[in-house]
Amino acid sequence: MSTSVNSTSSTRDRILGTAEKMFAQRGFDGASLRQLTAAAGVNLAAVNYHFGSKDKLVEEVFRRRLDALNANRLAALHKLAGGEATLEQVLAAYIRPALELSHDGSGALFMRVMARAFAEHDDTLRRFLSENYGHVMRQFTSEFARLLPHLDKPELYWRIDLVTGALTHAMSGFGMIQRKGDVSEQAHLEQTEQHLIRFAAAGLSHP
Amino acid sequence: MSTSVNSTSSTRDRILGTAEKMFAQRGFDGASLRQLTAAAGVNLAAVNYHFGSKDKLVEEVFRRRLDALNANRLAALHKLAGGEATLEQVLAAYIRPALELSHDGSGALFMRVMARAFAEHDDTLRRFLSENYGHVMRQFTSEFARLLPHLDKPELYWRIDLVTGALTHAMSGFGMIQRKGDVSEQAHLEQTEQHLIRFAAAGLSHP
DNA sequence: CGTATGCTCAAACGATCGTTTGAATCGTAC
DNA sequence: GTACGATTCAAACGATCGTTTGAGCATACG
Repeated sequence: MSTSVNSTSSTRDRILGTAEKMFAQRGFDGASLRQLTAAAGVNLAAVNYHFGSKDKLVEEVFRRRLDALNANRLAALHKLAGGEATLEQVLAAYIRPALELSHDGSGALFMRVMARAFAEHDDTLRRFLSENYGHVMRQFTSEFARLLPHLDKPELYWRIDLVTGALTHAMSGFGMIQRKGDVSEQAHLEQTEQHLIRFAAAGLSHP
Repeated sequence: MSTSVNSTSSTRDRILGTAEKMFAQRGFDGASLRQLTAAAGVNLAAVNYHFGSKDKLVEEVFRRRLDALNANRLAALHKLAGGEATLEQVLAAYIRPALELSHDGSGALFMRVMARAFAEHDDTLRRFLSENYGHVMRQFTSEFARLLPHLDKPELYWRIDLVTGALTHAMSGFGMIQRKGDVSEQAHLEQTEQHLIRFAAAGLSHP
């Protein structure tokens, strides 16, 4: 069922999976280690044994997903013809990996966790994200600057910030992204991708 | 100074003002009633005496700001020439009151509180917002539908959702909206308004 | 067989939480 | 001045939090 966790996986992995789910549902403070370990079917002390503290567990939840997500984004960006990629292609390189992640159930929960982290404005977490994944955002930003030469720096940052807000909001949302019964997973994924890319392109490049 | 609260105001008002500030900084769970009442200079029991519970206090923090904000939005919408307003005008009616609110210090903190509430996906709070202020969003949505007849319903909702995310993100953000030293308050307000309106208009109406 | 190592467990630690209580204090009308 | 409702106060309540402890169990290696 949906609330249980595969009992064949390791204690460490069961904690990580359950933590992602409960952080998405109740927030970092709202999800207690007692609820979390009970739902995961492990002992309370196992969190501090395997991760050191609750804060380190939060970091590890992020690291596990973001390592893969940002690697996929960079790979997609570098696969584009250098210096000749279109705005839509660069946006696809940024958006597609996140959509694929939010496509399966557990990944979608992670996008909620990300949205929470954005809203919390927690300095420790922001520094962690900036230090570990800031270079990805920097590469995409320089691509946007190349593709939108009519925008000065403040204007470009403004628009990127607004687009980031829209995407975060959308991918953490309830049902907007959910697929109707009569389209295939693959078709729905591509429809959603086109929605987001066209919206982002319009917001970034309007005169 | 910035952390104190006007000691001439009533106990009830000092609690409300301090609650808004601390909810924005540390979240609803993160801000304890002991920290809150200490910062407000009132007794711990005063919260339960004046508001009944912490949850009721949260509701009151929202109600105080949203009553005024949504009344201003509706007033601005109804002031427009019925059936002939442009997309930019309708967007201004929606965005301008929020910008004016986030313009003074305490109102800006409230926008952070709103962004937190969005991210938390708390059902109780969502129902409260929908029941008390849903009619405002419905009126704006029908105006958008009139102005964007080439969009079917799902497409329109998609775009409104994305715009909402962008605006919430932007108005709760750190410094993007902060004014530079060499422009007047009024000029900065209008510049920011134009940024947001043009972005939203482009995202809503692109082909 | 003995023992070292990695892991799990129940139990407890001190701290902090939202809420309640009952007495003390204030302001006002009689 | 006195009585009374409204408000403030210090103190305590039970619950829950993250973390730590030390014993117990398993598996692998000599």
